[in-house]
Amino acid sequence: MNETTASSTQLLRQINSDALLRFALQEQVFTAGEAMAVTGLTRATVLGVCDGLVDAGWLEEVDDSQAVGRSLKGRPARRYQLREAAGVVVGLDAGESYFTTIVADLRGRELGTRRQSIDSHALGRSGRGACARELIRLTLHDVGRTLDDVLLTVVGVPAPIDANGRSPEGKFWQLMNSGFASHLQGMVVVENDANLAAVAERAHEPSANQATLLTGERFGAGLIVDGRLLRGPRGGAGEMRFLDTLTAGKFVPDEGGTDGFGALARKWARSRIHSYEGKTMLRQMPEGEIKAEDVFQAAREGDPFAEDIIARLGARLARIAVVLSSLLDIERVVIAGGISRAIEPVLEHARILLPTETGLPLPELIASRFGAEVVVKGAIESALTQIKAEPNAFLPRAARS
Amino acid sequence: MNETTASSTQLLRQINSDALLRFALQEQVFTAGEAMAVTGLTRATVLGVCDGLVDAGWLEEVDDSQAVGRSLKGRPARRYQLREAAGVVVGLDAGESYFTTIVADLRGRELGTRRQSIDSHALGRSGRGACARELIRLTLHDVGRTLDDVLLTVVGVPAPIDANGRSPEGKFWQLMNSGFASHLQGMVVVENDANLAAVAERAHEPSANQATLLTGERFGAGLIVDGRLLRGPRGGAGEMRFLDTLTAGKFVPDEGGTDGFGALARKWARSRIHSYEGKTMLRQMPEGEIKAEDVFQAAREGDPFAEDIIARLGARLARIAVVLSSLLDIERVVIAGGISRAIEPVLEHARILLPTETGLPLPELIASRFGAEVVVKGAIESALTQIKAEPNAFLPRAARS
DNA sequence: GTGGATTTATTTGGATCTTATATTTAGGTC
DNA sequence: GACCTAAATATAAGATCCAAATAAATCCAC
Repeated sequence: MNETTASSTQLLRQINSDALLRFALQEQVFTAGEAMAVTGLTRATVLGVCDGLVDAGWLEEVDDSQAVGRSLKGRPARRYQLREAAGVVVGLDAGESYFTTIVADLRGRELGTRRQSIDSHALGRSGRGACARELIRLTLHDVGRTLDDVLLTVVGVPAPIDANGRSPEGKFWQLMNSGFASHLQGMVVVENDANLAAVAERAHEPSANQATLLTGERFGAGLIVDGRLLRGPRGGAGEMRFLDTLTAGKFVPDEGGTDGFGALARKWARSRIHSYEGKTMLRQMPEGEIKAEDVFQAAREGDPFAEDIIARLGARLARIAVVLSSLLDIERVVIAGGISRAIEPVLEHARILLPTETGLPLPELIASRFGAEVVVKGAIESALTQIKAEPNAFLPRAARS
Repeated sequence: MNETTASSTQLLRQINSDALLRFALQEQVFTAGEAMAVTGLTRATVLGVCDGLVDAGWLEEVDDSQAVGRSLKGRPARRYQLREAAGVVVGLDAGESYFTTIVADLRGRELGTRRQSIDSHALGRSGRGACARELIRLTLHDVGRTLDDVLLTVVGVPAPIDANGRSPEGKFWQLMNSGFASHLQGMVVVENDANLAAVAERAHEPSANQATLLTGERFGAGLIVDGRLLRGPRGGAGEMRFLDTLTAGKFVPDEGGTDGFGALARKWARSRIHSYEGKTMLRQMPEGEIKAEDVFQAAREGDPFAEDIIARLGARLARIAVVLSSLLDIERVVIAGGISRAIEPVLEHARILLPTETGLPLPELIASRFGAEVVVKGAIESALTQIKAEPNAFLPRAARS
């Protein structure tokens, strides 16, 4: 397959080829002249490298019949573009209760997507793996591709992931990180879901220092500092179990530490509605059926009980923001996940609570625009980033016919 | 001086030259054969590159009259070593009340060191700059070098430093970050002192994730995550002002946030000795003269009042350790600076307080072995790291005669 | 000492890749 | 069709590395 170590003589070609391919991954179509400007190489060299990339199946020359808007003097330039059939990337959000896939081309355009509810605990590890394989196969089929077309699959799971794709011990984590590499074809990268959300946010709004909180049912944070994603030797960067520990003023095994805002809103509502003395519309429904959405909805309608819960979430968020801002110089805190659509009132509360008198720069608190698709979009983005980082480590599908 | 962008043809030579130079910076003496094994290049190539490095003034061939312990068969290998006169690096700890310098050779051997008390507030910015220049000149003179021999000077200051070496607004920070680049000769890099301490600790005990707390008078932390130093766009990574904010349960402008353990021990002792009801030997001295060392000393002798302060420091440290461990997957927390010699009792208290029942991995709490010299040692280490990262960006002093 | 044996240095030729400089080519314009 | 222009191609030259052959330096056995 790929030569492990190219001879030193060919290293230069490799470097130039990578650079050109990186450029190609960004542009729609490009001419040798444009590539020359970017890479600093000679025309002859660029064309030579392009030849190689066409041979390898990465690029194709585009017939310039529709040379629209080109400068009309001189010999027309040959134009290249990424070969459509070179391959696709697959993103999979392998959550606890649903899977979401996206198949995208190498320029990041979404070709197809699917979503499916699953029961992880019934399926077990191998069941999750098989289910993932089937859902990906279906999505590929939707868009007329096969598993062989996939250059890289990135899977997001709700578990800490270390640099080798492994998770710490723990039944839930081992279930979530279901050994996808053995079930899926080709190159597979497993990543923490909140980290992928952070990658999606970074792509959408580049900022060197931002935290993305994935905080629906469970709580996870993806930290990007100095433009890089933090991981930690056990994949534990971004855990926030310290929160209750600290605020309690003493070290208690926390309860809410792993709960996301959605879960907290529900739990707080159910457990406090008895002792609450005022009026609240939430009393109209059976206690066991109150959901997070009901709380947010009630708050929007001015229900004081619900508003109190919103305020508590805001206070919690403000504490997190203060810690992140102070300790890591975080500039933006993004709330992501399905809950982001309803989170604005919480953000407003939190913004009020941020301490202004300390002279410190305040972090921006915003809601993600990706909704429930953050993780899978981040998976696509992550796949593309990895391919761009080392294009020649991936073999394009179906070299020249 | 240094060509900005080498022609692409010469890039390969540059890469190989860098790799070889990196190797040379680690070894005492080396033969072409050893370099071949490391770089994977041919003998002819290695010798060619070595020729170039000798010409450039980086290497010198060592006469093998004392070929001790070499394999005794065959033609003796030519042996090279880093040229002693190629240059030195300078580290400067530019603290608030004293300066410390070290001059080291390119292999990190300490050649000379000086230390001087200063009054920063009397000197002002330019006074600090001039003082630094003079102290460095003297230290170089001690070891028979001149300012021209310096390849790189790294300066540690007690202020946040962004990627461009600048500090945020603030009288104290601007005073500390005194514009050293304009006062010193050659290439100068300014860095936060705690960050340099962290670099020193990483060099001493490599660990991908560790925090180094510089906590004598002021408080600062250097965070190393995934092997890299965290900085932040404003250089604010590692600030810990959130501590009191959080523990107070509400957002109050903190008081102790910027105080180190030394300062806290002193302040707490002075402010609480009145209300303390038991016996304590610290009452024997005037309240305004109690120093941190006195508190630590009294605690060692079993004084309950002092022990209580130690315990409070331990609780504080434990909280910090829990946050760092949880949020950044930090494995080791190192207490560095002059105070590290006396800090062990605090560490013992803190270790007891770390929550064991959560199933989380506990961070190791240890005292630095570098004492008051961490920062300046880290400066040297940082300088060498930078030179190793891009050797050819530095011109060796005095090419071949 | 002299002649292997051994290891390294040096030389030589060839291959790859890049650059620089013509020369040709493909379009448009007049 | 002559002319213009910018790009493609062709050619020569330079840089670098590798592989193989040759030369050198040292030890050791005799």
